[in-house]
Amino acid sequence: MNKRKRQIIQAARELFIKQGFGNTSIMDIIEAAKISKGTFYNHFSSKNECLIAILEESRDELTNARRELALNQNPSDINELIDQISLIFHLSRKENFTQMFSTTFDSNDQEIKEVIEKHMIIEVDWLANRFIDIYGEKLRPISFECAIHSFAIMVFSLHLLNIATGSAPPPEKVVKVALNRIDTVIPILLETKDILFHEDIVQSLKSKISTAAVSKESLIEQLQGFVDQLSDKDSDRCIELANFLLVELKKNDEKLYVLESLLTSFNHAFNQTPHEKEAKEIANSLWQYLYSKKEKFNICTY
Amino acid sequence: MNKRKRQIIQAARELFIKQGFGNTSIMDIIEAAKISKGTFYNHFSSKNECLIAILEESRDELTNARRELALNQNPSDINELIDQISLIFHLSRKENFTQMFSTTFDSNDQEIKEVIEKHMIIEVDWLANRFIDIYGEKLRPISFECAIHSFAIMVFSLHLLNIATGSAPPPEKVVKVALNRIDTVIPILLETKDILFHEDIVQSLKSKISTAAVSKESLIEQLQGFVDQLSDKDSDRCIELANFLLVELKKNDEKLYVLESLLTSFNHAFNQTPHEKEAKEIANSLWQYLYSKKEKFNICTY
DNA sequence: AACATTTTATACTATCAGTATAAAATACTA
DNA sequence: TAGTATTTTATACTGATAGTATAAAATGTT
Repeated sequence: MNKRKRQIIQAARELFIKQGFGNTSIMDIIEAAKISKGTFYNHFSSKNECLIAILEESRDELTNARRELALNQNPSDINELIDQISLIFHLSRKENFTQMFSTTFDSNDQEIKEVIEKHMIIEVDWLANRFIDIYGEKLRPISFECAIHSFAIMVFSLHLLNIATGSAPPPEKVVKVALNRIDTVIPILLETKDILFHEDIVQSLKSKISTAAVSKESLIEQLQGFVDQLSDKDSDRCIELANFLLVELKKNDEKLYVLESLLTSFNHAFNQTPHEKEAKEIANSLWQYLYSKKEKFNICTY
Repeated sequence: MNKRKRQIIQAARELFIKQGFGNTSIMDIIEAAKISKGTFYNHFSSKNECLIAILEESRDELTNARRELALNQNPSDINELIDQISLIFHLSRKENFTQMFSTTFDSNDQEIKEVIEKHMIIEVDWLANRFIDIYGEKLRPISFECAIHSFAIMVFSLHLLNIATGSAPPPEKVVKVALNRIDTVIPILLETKDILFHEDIVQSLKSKISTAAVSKESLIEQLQGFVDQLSDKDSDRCIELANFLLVELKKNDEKLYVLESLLTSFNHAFNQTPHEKEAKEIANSLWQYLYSKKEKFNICTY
């Protein structure tokens, strides 16, 4: 991530949080970021694109935070799930971006609308997988249904509690209640199959967020290229971690849990360095690779 | 409702549906309505105010349609409730106003945001009362909880089905599933009281939509004034209905069911007349008066 | 017919998104 | 270090739009 770009995103983010997206003009951002108009348009083609970058960043933050929570935890522990879910509401409050996760934010802008829809599907898909972690494979056919119902209850309840009390309530309690509802309903759903989100609908939703599967070869290639460009300027910590990942990955019997454990350190090591963005991309690919082996090795969804 | 104003609202409504609120400029509305800029600002101080007028109108349409469905029906019939609920989704689709009923539509505009929040509370409050119609008084303490959960599931599910299939699914099926979920959960809720929306929270929400109670005296006064201004120009039907309502209302033992039955006719009679708006206001007051006697007389919530 | 109102046509201000460009600053490289 | 490439800056411009102002014309009322 470019230094300038980060500077702009930082300023824009603060302004959006403080005064809202619609009430922030590009000129406001430019002044706050202390850059010229040309520079802004050098990095973003519009205010929308800037917002989308912020949203993507938030999503990455969320994903990383959840993965860290999951480390060395039991994926079927309901309390861990409560904390993981709550993160999105803590984040969206911090960001003042209720719209980011809203059901039906009706942006004027098709572009933004689609990005937000995508984020919502990602969230629901994640939750569906976590439900399978907890309730087991038998839940798979109704996992999306459960995820959508519980997420709906959470978002709505938090929103209405917010309106009622004038301040944002702690999400944990709300999440817990929503999960209790789902817990009550699951036996009946399994029995009656009275659901809306059948296989075909779920596939259709997933297709909108599908990312190409990460092959081991491409991952090694990507990491090799990354390691090669590291120089003496980079810290020993960075170099050591990157090299270790590469060597481990090249083995035929790579240790998945070891790789998983090192991912967070690897991610953090490159913060604030010129390689930050690429490091995060690699971490993401690697995590997706590990995830694709999940069924065999029972690694937690996040 | 003024003729001009109606003309503007009509044009604006069509444009908003066709190309969205944000993509419609005031000049577009002016051209479509074939009026001048001055006239527009003569009736609305901004595009927002125009949107709010349309939203209010939609809400009135919805309320009227639901009341008509309720006439001569058993309030505890679940199928009637399904149809009544579905109306809002049919309407919001027709209007292309998903945001109208969205959870967290984050408008740039505080004004619009509050109107939408108000409409949402009205909807949830209505649904809570209908649940009491169906499940009985024992449900009252958890009626809001049930309403919020089921409405959340409906809105979310419809939205995601819409994304998945690319076209709006019939709401009835979705409504039915959501009501089934609530039906499953109610016994546990009654038993454990594990709810988020307790008395105080519900009161706080209701306070945001509270309308002053309608007294019989003020109602008679309002109706008397209305009748007095009717002239030969108005149809016999109009005059007869208005007078009958007035006479009946003045009795000490006014017949509530008779009044209720006549309300719809009264409402329709003044359509397209200069008195339309006032007639609708009176009908609304009268209905609220009847509703305030509901407990005693068991008139359906709508 | 006289008066009051609403509507129209038109011009104006102000804000904002986005484009264009030349000069200055910075980074890269041989 | 000198020279080249790039990024950034300052500035001016276009075009769209919200909203204001106003005088004349149309319409309604009594």
